[in-house]
This record gives sequence, structure tokens and C-alpha cells, in this order.
Amino acid sequence: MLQVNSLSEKALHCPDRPSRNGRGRPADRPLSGKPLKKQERNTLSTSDWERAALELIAEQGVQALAVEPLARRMGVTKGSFYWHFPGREALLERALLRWEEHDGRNLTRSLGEIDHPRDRLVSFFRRVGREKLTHEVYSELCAAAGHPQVEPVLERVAERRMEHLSAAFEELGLDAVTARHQARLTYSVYLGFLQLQRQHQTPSLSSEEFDAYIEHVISTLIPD
Amino acid sequence: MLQVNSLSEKALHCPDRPSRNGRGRPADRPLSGKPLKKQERNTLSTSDWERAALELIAEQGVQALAVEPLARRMGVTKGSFYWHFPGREALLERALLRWEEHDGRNLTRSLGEIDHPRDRLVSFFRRVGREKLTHEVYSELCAAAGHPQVEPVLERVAERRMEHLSAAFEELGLDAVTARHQARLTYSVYLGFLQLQRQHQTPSLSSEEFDAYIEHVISTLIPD
DNA sequence: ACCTTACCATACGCTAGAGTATGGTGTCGC
DNA sequence: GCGACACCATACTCTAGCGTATGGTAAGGT
Repeated sequence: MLQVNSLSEKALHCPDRPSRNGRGRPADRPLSGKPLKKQERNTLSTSDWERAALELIAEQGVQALAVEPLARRMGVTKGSFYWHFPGREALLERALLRWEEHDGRNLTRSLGEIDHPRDRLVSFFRRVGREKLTHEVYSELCAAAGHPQVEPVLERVAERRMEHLSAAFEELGLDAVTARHQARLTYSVYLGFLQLQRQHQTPSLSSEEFDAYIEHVISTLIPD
Repeated sequence: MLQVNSLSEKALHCPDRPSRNGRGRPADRPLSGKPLKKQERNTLSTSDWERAALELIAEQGVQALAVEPLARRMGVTKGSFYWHFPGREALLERALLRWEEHDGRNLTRSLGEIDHPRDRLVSFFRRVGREKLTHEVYSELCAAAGHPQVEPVLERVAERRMEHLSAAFEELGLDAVTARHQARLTYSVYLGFLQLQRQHQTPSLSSEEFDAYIEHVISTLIPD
């Protein structure tokens, strides 16, 4: 079983519930942010479902995110799921949002912690090994480009990250246009690496060949 | 509707048919390579199905390759399909093989025609625009890495192409190890480009920004 | 003590697609 | 001109997954 590090717990306060007909149960939820008294949580929350969804995506891809299998995996039936979410689409939406926010925090954190732009670029590549779940999710999202819900997320995230790279390259002295090109190029290398990883055609992340390759990449892509 | 250029017609002489029980029809086919007399082809052949399968993959991806939709698209019912193939899996297998061979011919052809290794590398990038169907298929196959039938094809093709690149880099004076790294790097750039293309985040192939980017890529990746 | 709310199970109906079984043609060899 | 074969249609069965309907239960509030 995978283990979710964090992927954020708070916020995402569930704005709307569509108030289906049904009997009288999920007519329109309180949506309380906090007033949940504890009962040692032997009961599931929407966050649990979102996290589990991301784990499943990381392992088997977006198309494998189906509510019945997911429910089985969690030891409950879909009766539970449809209480928390109006449908599969909503779950995916919320899971993607959660991931995108988490990824955004990763990015700004790395921006704040590392001063020198060259180190930021280096860490961009080094970070592929750590943050395993996040990267696996991203890799699977890339494989699911074309999916109407996934596509906008991918676009936003890629744009954000390339901006990040572009800024770093500008700080290193490149002019705006060149920096943009170099950012796109660098990000393409990253995407290609993820692809090769999905095909099991990349040296194991903790081998000396991998380190040598990373060195090669850094020296050809990063000025100075 | 898409239009298949060629994707090879010959060979693939259909080695085995599993001889299902049924009535008495597809018990065990003659598998004649040629003795098909012409009737102006108002009837379908296995090649037609394979080509149509590749078109569908190019347009909508591997998971969209379903026999009933494909049959509808071709104006027949699946009764026809199951005469030609034992099942969906077999169709995919044959289609992938056909594509792989076609891609192999593309590669060796470009090897023969262009002498100078630098030009070969340049044409490697320039060729992304042409050979549209082939590249679209490859892009979708990449998105379907992880599929048990697709994965080995991807591995073989990527390996072959990287060998091609590596050889060119060696001819340009790089030592073996560096050339291998540079080949992996270059191929990653290509894969990343395909990914960005799938996300609609690449400048239109016939814009001056695209040309500028290509120039940038070539100048940073190709020595001299 | 009882009612409500939150959460879950059970049992249904529906759809798309995979295969199977078998009947119906047009065309060709002879 | 007729039988065989190649090709296709039609009509099933089967499965997985979505979504709905509704009943069950434990915990908390009052």
C-alpha cells in the first residue's frame, strides 16, 4: 500500500452539493469545516476519498479511477461514496484541485528556500526522486492529457513551472526570449524523463549512471 | 477523416488463427498471401482493419480502440471484425507491429539519405511536423505506456531511435558515454515536446516562434 | 429515551463493449 | 449454374461500472 505524506488536509470546504432528489439524506449538507467531533475516525471523510483517489491515480492512472474499485480498496461500498460525492466526476475534480494546490505549495516553498537560481534549477531535477507520490500523480496526469478535466490542470501547472524556470534563467543573465525558450527546453527534458520512466527506460534513480546523466543534463542546460 | 499515407501493405502474413469452435467458418484460415482476386475491394481485409485501428489510435488514443465503435466507423458491424481477428487484443497487436515496422523504415531511410550527422539530427526535429499520422500514433502510444501490449513496442522504438541519435553524436566527435547521455537528453526533449503538444502548449508548428524555438534547441543540443 | 444526523450496505436499473452463435449474401471456380 | 468460401448482419449472453433508491445503525444532542 502506498502512503500519503500529506497532500493537504484543510480548505477545499466543499462549496456546493447538488441536492439530488432521493429520500431526504443528501439534500444539502451542512458542510461544516471543523465542528466534526472526533470518534477516532473509523468513518471516512471526503478528504479520505480524495487522497485515496490520488493514490489510485498514482498507481494505475486516471482511467483506473472508478468508484466501485476504489470503494472496494477502502473496505466500503459505493453507498458510502455517493454520500460524499455526487459522482465520479466530482471526485476527480476535487482530487485534481487538491493535487494542484499541493504542487503549488511545493513550488513556492522551493522558491523561498533556495536563493541562488542555479541551485533552484539543480534542485528542480534532483527533486524528481523525492516527492514520489506527487510526481507519480503528475506522470499519470500527463498520460491522461486529452481528458477534459485533466487538461486544464496540466496546462496551469506546466505554465506555472515554466514561469518558475524562466525566471531563474533570467536571473542567470539570459534575456527574456532566450530564457523562455530555455525554460521550455528544460521542462521538455523533465517531461521526457517522466515518459522514459513510465517506459522503464531510465537508469534506477539511485545509481551512479543516473547521477552522471543528471550531471550531463545540468551542465548542458544551465549556464555558467 | 484522416488519411493514411501508407503504413505498409505487404508482409504480416497472419501466422496463426486460433481455430475457435463456432459453426465451421473461421476454423482455420488459408491465410493466402496473394491469391486474393480483386473485386475492386468493396470488401474489407485485415490490413484495412489495422490501418483503421491506427487512425483511431492517432485520433483518440489506445483505450478508444474498441471493436464496435471501430466497426461503426467503417460502416460495418463487428460480425465482420471477428471474422478477421480473434479479438481486440489481436488487432492491437497487429496494428502496433505494423506501425513499428513503418517507423523502422522511416528511420533507416533517413539514415541512408542524409550523410552529415548534424543534418540528420536537425532533420530529426524538423520531421515532427511531417509524417503526421505516425507521430500522432506515437504520441498516443506514449500516453498508453503501461499497457502490456504497448510497452514493449515503446521500449524497442525508443531504444532504436536513441541508438540512432547516439551514433550521430559519436560521428560528431563525442565519446561513447557522452554521446549516449546526449542522445537520451535529446530524445527526452522530443518526448517532452510531444507531451506539450498533447497539452496544446506548443506554438503552432508553422509559426516563427516555433522556428525560433527549434533553432534554440538545435543550437544548445547539437555540437559545432 | 428518543430523534436526528452521518455514514454505510444492499439491491436495483442502465449502458457500453467484449465475445459467441448462426443465418444471409455475392462472387468465384468449375 | 451451383456449391463453397469469404465476408457481413443479427441477435443473443456476459461483465464492469455508473448512478439511484432505500433501509440499517451508531453516536450525539436534547
